[in-house]
Amino acid sequence: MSLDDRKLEVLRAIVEDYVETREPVGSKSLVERHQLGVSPATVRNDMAVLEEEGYIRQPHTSAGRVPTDAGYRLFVDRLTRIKPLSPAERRAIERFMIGVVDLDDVVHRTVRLLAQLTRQVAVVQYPSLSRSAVRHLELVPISTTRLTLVMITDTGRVEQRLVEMPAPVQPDDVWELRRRCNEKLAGQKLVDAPPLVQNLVEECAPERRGDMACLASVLLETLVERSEERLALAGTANLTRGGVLDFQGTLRPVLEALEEEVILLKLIGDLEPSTTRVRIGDENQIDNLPVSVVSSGYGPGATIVGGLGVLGPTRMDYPGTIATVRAVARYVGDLLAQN
Amino acid sequence: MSLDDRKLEVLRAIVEDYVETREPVGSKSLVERHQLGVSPATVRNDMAVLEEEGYIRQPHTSAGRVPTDAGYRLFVDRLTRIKPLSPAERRAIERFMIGVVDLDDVVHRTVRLLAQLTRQVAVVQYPSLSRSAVRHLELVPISTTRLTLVMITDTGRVEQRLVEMPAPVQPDDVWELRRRCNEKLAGQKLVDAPPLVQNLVEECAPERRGDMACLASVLLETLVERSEERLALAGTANLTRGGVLDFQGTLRPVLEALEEEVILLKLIGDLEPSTTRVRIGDENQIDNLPVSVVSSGYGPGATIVGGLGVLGPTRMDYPGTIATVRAVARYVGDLLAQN
DNA sequence: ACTGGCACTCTATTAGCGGGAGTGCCAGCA
DNA sequence: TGCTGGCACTCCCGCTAATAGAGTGCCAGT
Repeated sequence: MSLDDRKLEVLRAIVEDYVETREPVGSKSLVERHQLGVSPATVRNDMAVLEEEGYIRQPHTSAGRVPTDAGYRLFVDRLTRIKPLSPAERRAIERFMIGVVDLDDVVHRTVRLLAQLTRQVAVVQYPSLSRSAVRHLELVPISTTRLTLVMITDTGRVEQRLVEMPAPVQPDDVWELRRRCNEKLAGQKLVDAPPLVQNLVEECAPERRGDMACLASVLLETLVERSEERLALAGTANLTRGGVLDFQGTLRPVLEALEEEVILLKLIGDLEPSTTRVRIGDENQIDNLPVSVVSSGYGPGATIVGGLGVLGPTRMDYPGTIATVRAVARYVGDLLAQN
Repeated sequence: MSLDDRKLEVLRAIVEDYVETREPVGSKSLVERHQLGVSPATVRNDMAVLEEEGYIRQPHTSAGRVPTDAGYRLFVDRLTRIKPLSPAERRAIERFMIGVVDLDDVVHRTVRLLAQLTRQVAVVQYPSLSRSAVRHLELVPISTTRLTLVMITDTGRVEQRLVEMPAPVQPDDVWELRRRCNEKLAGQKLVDAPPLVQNLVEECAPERRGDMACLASVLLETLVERSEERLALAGTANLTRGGVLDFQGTLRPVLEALEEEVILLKLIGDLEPSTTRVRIGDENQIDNLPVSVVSSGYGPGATIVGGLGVLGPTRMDYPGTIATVRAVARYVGDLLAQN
């Protein structure tokens, strides 16, 4: 048996009420709060069907109904009316971003903004190196055998690494290394860079080959290894909203998960082209925590250079959160494009 | 009436037991668990005095005693037996730090290490710019009117800023600016730099004065404004240890405080020369939260370039925490000195 | 100065007992 | 066929009362 329109309407009403009140919702209060045009008894029948189909459940007999993960999923997929941002929220975004000074600042402000608007935990991935391009490489001698390699990308990000040379190098040599690297790599996407670095070593004069190889290995690390690691986090205090109600005994593991960058990246990551994605409960594949993640890619124009998102209880205001995440992602993208 | 030795011993026993059991401690269990050599009744008399003096209190009549902030203070000041690190902890520190790649890495590892060892919330301040020295300045042209200013310090830290020039500049000009800046500032402490930057503008040829003034203003910002801002945080999940027992309803404000860098800096900051400092409860001057902070400065040799510390419930294992914080601070200092 | 004894206080736990919300089912009605 | 009102049933929640237990303060005795 498929679900007719009214049953879907009932599901929507249940989700909305439950999100608002945090309490299992019964048939009577449902018909009172929504114009369903039918009696509680009828709603009860619909509920029985919805329960059978796995969209809602009862915490115990003779309690109201609560949406299941599947219920939220259906709600998000088919029942969400797009909720436009309030003017106040729009203004908040604008105001939050005036006077940004650098990339770090953008990321930090964004994550706070997200946390504040959604009243949830917010995560922002730093613009990923691998999708951006090298703007400039700099080599700074520290001692005769040590250099600092500084890489600046077109997203304004700066990475530095220490390079230990096998033998002392002269300033002129450093100069030459620097020139060659820039010549070869400046303007290149980071994803495309590794083979070029390889070339760099091969094309090098034999007497400099050792130095260059050494530099190249660090360069490769810089390009790839830590490329997607960095994250900013804010709003953990929001986890305690609603007292112990959400996250019964699970606050602990949630906080732990939030400290694991790897896990966070998995949550925010895997971005499809510029859509906002919602993962509900189990879909997140971490420890069956009752959390949902709303995430989106962002970047200048159509390219995606990083992800951002929001994490909260499965019982969250999906329409509002989705709208906010999407708006912020777009805004940050524009900001990066301007820069 | 002053406190004789046995009363102090009783206080120590109370603190130790309470820290361990998290429950108000009574006279009977005290004499059972410690070799005080007197009867419960005697201990009760001592307790009455300690309570009068404000070192302990009763949550309610006919409950055991709990240390007050003053009690912890006395305990820390006079009763703490220095607890050497266990070999296991020592090894943990060593192991945690092998293979560090850069400053970011050091800070992140340190903060995790601290959180793990103390099972508390850990905070590490990035090496402060103002006490370190300029190693190198780099100017990278982005467009004809835009430069990226990159500053590398001797603690390995890199700061970058965008500089908007009033008029287009030629590569040669950039070159010259760069040369002058490095000549003047390389090797200088950041605290000493601002007046030198001033000189730089004054000594400049008139036709370049505008450019240099513009650069100088950004440079000054970089040197001063955000100099002590950055922090790393770890172990927030540890706040939930002991369930709702510590931090009754106060988990929320604690989490909020942890997100305010300003507050954290106040907690960790104000460092005296290389001692480990303990601030208990109210002494922290934030909202009367029942938290204590154990903090220490760190840096290469005797200089302090940053602070680190640990935050936990006032009921914490002070001797252990103090020892750990001190050891980690020293270790990080050595690491920076090597670099 | 310390100790054992004792009465007292207060908390935390348990059990018992409606009240209430909500359900499922059924018979009746359009 | 689909909706409705009625009704008995179930189970949670909150309230009260009773009890056990831990710990204290005080006092008289050594």
